[in-house]
Amino acid sequence: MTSQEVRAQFLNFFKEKNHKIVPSAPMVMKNDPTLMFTNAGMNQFKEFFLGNSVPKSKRVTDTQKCLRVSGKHNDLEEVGKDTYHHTMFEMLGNWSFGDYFKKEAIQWAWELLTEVYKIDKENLYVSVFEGSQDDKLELDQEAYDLWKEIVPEDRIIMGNKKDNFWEMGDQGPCGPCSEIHVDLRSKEEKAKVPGASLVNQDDPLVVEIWNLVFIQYNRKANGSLEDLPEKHIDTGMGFERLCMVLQNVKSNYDTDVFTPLIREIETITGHKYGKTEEADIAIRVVADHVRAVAFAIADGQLPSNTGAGYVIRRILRRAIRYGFTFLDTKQPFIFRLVKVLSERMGDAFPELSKHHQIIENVIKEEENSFLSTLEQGLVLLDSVIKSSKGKTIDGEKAFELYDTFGFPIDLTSLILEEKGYRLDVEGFEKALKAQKDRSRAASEVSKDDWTVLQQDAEQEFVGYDTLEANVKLVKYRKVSSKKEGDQYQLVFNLTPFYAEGGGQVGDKGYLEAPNGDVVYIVDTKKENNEIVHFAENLPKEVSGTFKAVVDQEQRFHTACNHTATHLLHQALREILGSHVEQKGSAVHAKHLRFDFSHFSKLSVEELREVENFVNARIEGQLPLQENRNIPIKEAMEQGAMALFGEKYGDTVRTVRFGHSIELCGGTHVKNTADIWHFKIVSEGAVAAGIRRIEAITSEAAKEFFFKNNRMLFEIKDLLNTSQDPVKAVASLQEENSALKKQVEQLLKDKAKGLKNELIAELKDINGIQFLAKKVDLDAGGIKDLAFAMGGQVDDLFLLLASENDGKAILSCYISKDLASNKGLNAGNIVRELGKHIQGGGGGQPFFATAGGKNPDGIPAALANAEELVLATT
RNA sequence: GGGGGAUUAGCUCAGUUGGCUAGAGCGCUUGCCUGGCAGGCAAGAGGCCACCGGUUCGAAUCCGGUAUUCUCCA
Repeated sequence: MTSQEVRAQFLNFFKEKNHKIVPSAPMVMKNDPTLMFTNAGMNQFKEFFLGNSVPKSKRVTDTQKCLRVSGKHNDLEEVGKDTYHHTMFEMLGNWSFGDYFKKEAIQWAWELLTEVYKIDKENLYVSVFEGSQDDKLELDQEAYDLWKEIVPEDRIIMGNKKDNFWEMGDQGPCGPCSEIHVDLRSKEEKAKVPGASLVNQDDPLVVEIWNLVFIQYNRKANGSLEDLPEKHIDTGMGFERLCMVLQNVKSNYDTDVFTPLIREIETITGHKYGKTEEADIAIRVVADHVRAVAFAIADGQLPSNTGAGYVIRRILRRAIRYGFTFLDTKQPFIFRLVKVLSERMGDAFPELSKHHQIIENVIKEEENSFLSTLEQGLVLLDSVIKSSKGKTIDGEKAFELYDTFGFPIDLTSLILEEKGYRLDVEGFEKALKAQKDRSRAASEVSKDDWTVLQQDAEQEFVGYDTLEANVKLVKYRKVSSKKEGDQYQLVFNLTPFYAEGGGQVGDKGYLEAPNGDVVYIVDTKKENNEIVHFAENLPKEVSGTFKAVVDQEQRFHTACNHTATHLLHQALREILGSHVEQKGSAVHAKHLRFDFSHFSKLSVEELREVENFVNARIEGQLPLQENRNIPIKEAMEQGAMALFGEKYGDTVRTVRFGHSIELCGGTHVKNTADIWHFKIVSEGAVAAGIRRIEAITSEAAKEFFFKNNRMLFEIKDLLNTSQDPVKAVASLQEENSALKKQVEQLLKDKAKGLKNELIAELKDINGIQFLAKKVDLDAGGIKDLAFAMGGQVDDLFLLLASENDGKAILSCYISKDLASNKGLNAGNIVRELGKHIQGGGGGQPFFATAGGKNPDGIPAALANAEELVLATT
């Protein structure tokens, strides 16, 4: 059975049980600040479990792309070492939102596995939650009894809280679960050791394939549990593992999900899979990671140095590192796997084949840059080794290499080992922990429980039509972080505040209580489909009706920028071509940023054309035409642009200005004329094949033009010309450099004259060519002069003084031979003579300078110099 | 969001405790030599040492800030 068939049969099975098939949500989370990536099938349904929204269908089934790089069983550094862990994987699931519960979940799971997939019942084990004293929970008798009807009791295993109690996080919905495990070992081994004893023991051939979660509790902030009003089913079956079972192989990597990738890696690197342990691990790492990274990029997440982008970068770099070390790839090669990947999975996940060119470019670029980081690191490591005293390399040094220069610690340790050195691992771990603690402390957030004032199933957003509304507080909680201090999160029954989303910033504003008290709303964000308002403090009286008022100015400027973003998107597609796709946007009140796919730098003419295109539509006074509730299919037929990596519902909102139609939830101007003007302020690259435009509109554009204009007038004023200031500046620059050369020449001539003059004045004191004199030069000129004379006269002793801005300078030059023969030291001499001018100084034995604030002391210093020379001879 | 680095000639980079008249290699220009494969020799041009401020007699070097960039952590 091919993997495609496995996937299709799963979905079909549940479709026949009245489940609605829904598409996979994007792997990269956009609207949940608590999570960077989709890490389980249930993520996209979280709002239903929390009761924030009501699902359209109570039974749903899907396959979900997931990414896990941390957690108890998913340490990134472990992936590849065994044959069954992955960063990215697909999770097949069926769901009940307050509909069927344990009975159906258990029966259907069994039916699918044994009758559709025809897995031998003899190989299956199931587990049941044994209860937990901590939580005062008993054995999950209900599940046990249900299983007992299907499987012999010796195949039902008791599981502890760690394995059989599932939680979403520290807080929130949770419940006991039943896992289904399959024993893939040979007959002989089964006879030796019973399978039941190997369940959950990390045996690669006795593995969990399906987890049925019975969500029935809510965990509160203080750790206690309460019953949920509605009970839910959440199941997840690892797709890759299921394929392994059904394709009768011993490793996920031997299924047709991975073999095409592995064959391609073999072809490119010349290393055969299955020859050596080291190369095998490396091949698995590369095969797994390229999948994760490619899907993430397809979902719009580029590698970067912060947040989710950094996780992607780390995954990709780990693959590069393994290739570099164990597959001898010193050139980019991972990008070459994208083709195979998109051929294999493009049908199930069309975003992959659609974006394969960009994915290739980005990966290649990232490979190149990391390979040069590695090269640089090798040089640095070499110098660390050379400068180390013993045979142990300091952990802090290694950490510096890692932290500052990005050189991987495992490479450091490997190279050291080869060269017979030892790495101080403890020192490294200590430094790493210190850095982690620092980061964690800086971003620590603690959340109280919600205080619920009234029940309200779904809150309404009224902000498209009004900026003011009378609202009631539904619930609130305190949130503390180091950076923001104490803040309060408020949820209303309805709100005019737009929550951050679709690239647009959240609204600011205030809340007015009946007694006139005002609470400022500093930001608005969406969490699990709930609009959360952030306030610095809590209203004194939380019940009653508040007047919620959005900051009109910020909203207006943001709307101008958002509408301009749509027009810009349209302009780029018209002018550059339809390969242009939005890769990200940030709409603020003061400016907008738009990232899009394009292969080359925009020329000045293209930028001008884009600006003109947008401004023509602003001048065209196009009215906003919105449709708040239109079936997505219909919207697409009208040509609305949807963004990849966004999750859309069945019905969507479309925003139209002229020929620009986009699926968008943001706030817009009523008419493009409101924008006044659109001005691009910068254009540049953010990644291979991705460009970024930053632009301004309305007030910001006015301000921009005003400032520039004023500056131009000031420049004209200064230049005393009303004509072409560019020409004037150019000719000034030309003149300036000519004058500079002239001055330089004159100074040289003057110095030459002065030099000859001074040479004539030299006095022979016991073979020393001596001169102490005040000259009219600055410190640099004196230096030049002294060295010029030194080049011409041997046994020279010069003390030159000058006066500048009321300050005195003394410089002493002594020919090198003279200085060493007679033990003279210019530094000491100027320090001594500096006393006359109330100053100090120093330098080298043959040339030194001192400065002081008393020019009147110069004659005394000059006289003193002669005495000094007489004394030393 | 929190750290750590980097920024010096067209490019790749040296530059020690503040003082070496700011350097090397490659590239460039010019001349000479040369049956060569990165030709050889010689001469030369090319620097606001990222920017702004401070400390100091003196700052590429020390301190603070800004910008750009790399990197690690969350």
